Amino acid sequence: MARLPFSPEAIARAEAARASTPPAAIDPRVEALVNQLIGRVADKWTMLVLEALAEHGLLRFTALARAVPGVSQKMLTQTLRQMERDGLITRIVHPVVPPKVEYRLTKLGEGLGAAFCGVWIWAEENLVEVEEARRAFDERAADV
Amino acid sequence: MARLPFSPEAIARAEAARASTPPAAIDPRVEALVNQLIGRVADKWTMLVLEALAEHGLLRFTALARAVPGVSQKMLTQTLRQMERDGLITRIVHPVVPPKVEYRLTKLGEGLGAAFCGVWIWAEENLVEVEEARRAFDERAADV
DNA sequence: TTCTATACTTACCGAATGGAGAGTGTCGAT
DNA sequence: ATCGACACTCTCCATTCGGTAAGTATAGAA
Repeated sequence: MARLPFSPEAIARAEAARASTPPAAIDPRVEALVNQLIGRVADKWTMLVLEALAEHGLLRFTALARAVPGVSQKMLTQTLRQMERDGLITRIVHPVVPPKVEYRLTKLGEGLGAAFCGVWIWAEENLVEVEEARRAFDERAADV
Repeated sequence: MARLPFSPEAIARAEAARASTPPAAIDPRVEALVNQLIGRVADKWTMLVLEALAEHGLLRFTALARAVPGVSQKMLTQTLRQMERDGLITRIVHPVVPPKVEYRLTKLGEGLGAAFCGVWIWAEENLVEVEEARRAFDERAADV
């Protein structure tokens, strides 16, 4: 993102984690689980919700719907449930009428946000290069 | 990953990129493009191919198929085409019979691999925590 | 002559994804 | 009495994803 919603502390934590990673521990079962977890977590809406919450701190349902452009109610609910189940966000229900529900990131969610920061930056920095590569590729394909 | 397939140089480059990121440049169109690019790039097979190539350097089609467990020919071809189009990999065709085609990461692809490294490490480090969160969530749900 | 290896491509089909839109329950305001 | 706000939930439908299986082209081996 141009707008970097993750705190310097969160990034520092992520970097510390990276630095302290043990060099070798090749367990295929762990590998499979990690792949699965990444598949779960690296989806469009999850990443956008993550960003919105990292930026605003505390949001209720409709505010979140506005903050995540293009999301449908269905997808937002679904994404929020999954993220809650995975321990990435906390859901705070105020038993009032009309209903009021607030969402915020947990420590775990903040950590993930920081980890994704690198990818976001990569995308931002290499956007043009990727677009050029695509143009070149399509041109080559058109020649044939 | 337990196995970290990305070179220290690539990681260093990614970290340098992060450090030098300008603090504010909020263009919603860029934002949309970045989101789109991430959606394109953060998919299961792309990430597994990225990892396999980072680890082995140079692989031909059937070797890749073996290195990426569970991938079908169709998905592998599709993924490789997309990655080539996006400039993440180079496809080297040797005009011999039987055909011989080799794939390797470009600089761009290496950069993306390094960027994803953080997410991978996060997943590895927080796997247990996520699983606990899920268990707790499901228990709470069962109570109701 | 038939078989094998390689790197695909194409056709088909079921499963999963995800959007649109309507319905739900309750309370306060009009 | 009806309406709107809120946070969903449910149903229907189109699109996409992804697997299986078969086909293609070519040369050397059996």
